[in-house]
Amino acid sequence: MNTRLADHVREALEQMIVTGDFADGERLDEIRLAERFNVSRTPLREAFQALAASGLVQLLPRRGAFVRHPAFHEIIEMFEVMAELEAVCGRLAARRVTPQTLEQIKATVIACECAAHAGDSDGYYRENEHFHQLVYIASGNDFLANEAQRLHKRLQPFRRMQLRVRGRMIQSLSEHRLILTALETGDSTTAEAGLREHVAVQGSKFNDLMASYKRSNLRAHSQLVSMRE
Amino acid sequence: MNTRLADHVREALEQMIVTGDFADGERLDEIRLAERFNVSRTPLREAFQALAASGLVQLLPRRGAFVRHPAFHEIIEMFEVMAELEAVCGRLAARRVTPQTLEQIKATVIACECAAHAGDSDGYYRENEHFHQLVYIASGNDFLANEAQRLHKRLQPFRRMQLRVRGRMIQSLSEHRLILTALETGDSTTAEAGLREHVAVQGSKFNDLMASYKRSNLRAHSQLVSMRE
DNA sequence: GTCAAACGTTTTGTATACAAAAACTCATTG
DNA sequence: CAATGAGTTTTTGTATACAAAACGTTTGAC
Repeated sequence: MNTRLADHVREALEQMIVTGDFADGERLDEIRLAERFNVSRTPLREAFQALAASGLVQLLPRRGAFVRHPAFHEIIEMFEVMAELEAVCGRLAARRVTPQTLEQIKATVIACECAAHAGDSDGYYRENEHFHQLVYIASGNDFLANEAQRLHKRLQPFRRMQLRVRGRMIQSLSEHRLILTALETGDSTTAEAGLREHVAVQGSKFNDLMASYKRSNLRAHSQLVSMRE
Repeated sequence: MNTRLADHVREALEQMIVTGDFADGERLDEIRLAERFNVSRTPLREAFQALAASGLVQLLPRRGAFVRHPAFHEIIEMFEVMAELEAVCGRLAARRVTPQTLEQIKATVIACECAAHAGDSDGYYRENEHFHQLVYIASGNDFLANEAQRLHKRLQPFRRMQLRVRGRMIQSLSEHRLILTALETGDSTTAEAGLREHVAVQGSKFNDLMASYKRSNLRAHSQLVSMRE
């Protein structure tokens, strides 16, 4: 827990942006937001900078902060990069994973199975997050693990929806098992391909979902938001 | 050219950090730096945040900003990720590169050849940068291109030194030609492997250089700095 | 009616003021 | 002599003040 106002504001704004409280391109009014959060402009501007660094807002000099919802094709591009990053993690992990980490990964797969059986979607989601994070760490490259985690987090709102697609949880689970086996046997090729596909299919599912909502030419996120209920 | 003081300060500090004006772990004194740059603490703190976002300083709450020189093994890890990112760029570029971009890439290879013949190390460096940037763009994935460019920039100070190794320029050049041919013929496998090796060898060269300077157990960057003259 | 220039308003970027947390000093105690 | 703690200093985080840039609006020229 952090005592800095700037961090609280950043988190709150991040949440608001991701959940679609602002339209794409909308300007974030320092003064109004400041009085809304009961803080001065200083921590707000700090939050703006942090959000700009992670790509959620665009900071134009002497103009202000504008929320930047990724366009549909940008999300697809991010999924493509995510697939490649995870593929690399898998390839390296097959060679470098430690017995302890392998045990932990196996535990998350089992936990995923339990959650799937119980129909516990939230539980599955949580264990799935854990599974991927462990694969990043298993790569033995901390820098890579950090980068992967960063992009993973950025794609979170777009990944979340595709898990709700019919049958996706079962399919995802069998992919996890395939990857686990590859890691256990040190089969780097299969681990690489398995993870690339596992993530790429998420991008495809997202693509499919979007395609079925393409009545308007709104940007992807607005569509996502309108889907929430 | 930007009129914001914060940006000038960030650039100046960035330069100072990578050229080794600060020791690893050294605290950046807001007040002293402020009067040194003739600005108030506000733009300085903005600069700190930006530098923290790109990993050059660590920001500890209620403690201050501390410069963070990557340890040797972290640099090796970054080179490993860079190699994989460029490999992906190459694989995608072999399939997606446009005729215009291909022409531009060919032009940089020729310019590199000229510079190498003339013994123009700076010219070679410049055209080499251009070559890689074009490959990123040729991937057809702007997000990937941005990420690659970001890491490329971060590795710049460590890449620069290995180009001075005897014979490296000629070797680098022939690698460029191999990659160019692969892109021209749409050979994604060769383009991928070529770029991975091309970057990995940079990491190895860096590794070699460091190994020969391992008398002390100083962190890598301090060693790099002491090598400058 | 359209364009442009002058004026007033809003908003950003920077400086400064201030409160609270951390660091430091140094005397005191076990 | 080490450890502890009160009191002081330093430093960070936040609020506020202010100058200058961007924006909007009205007025005037064509």
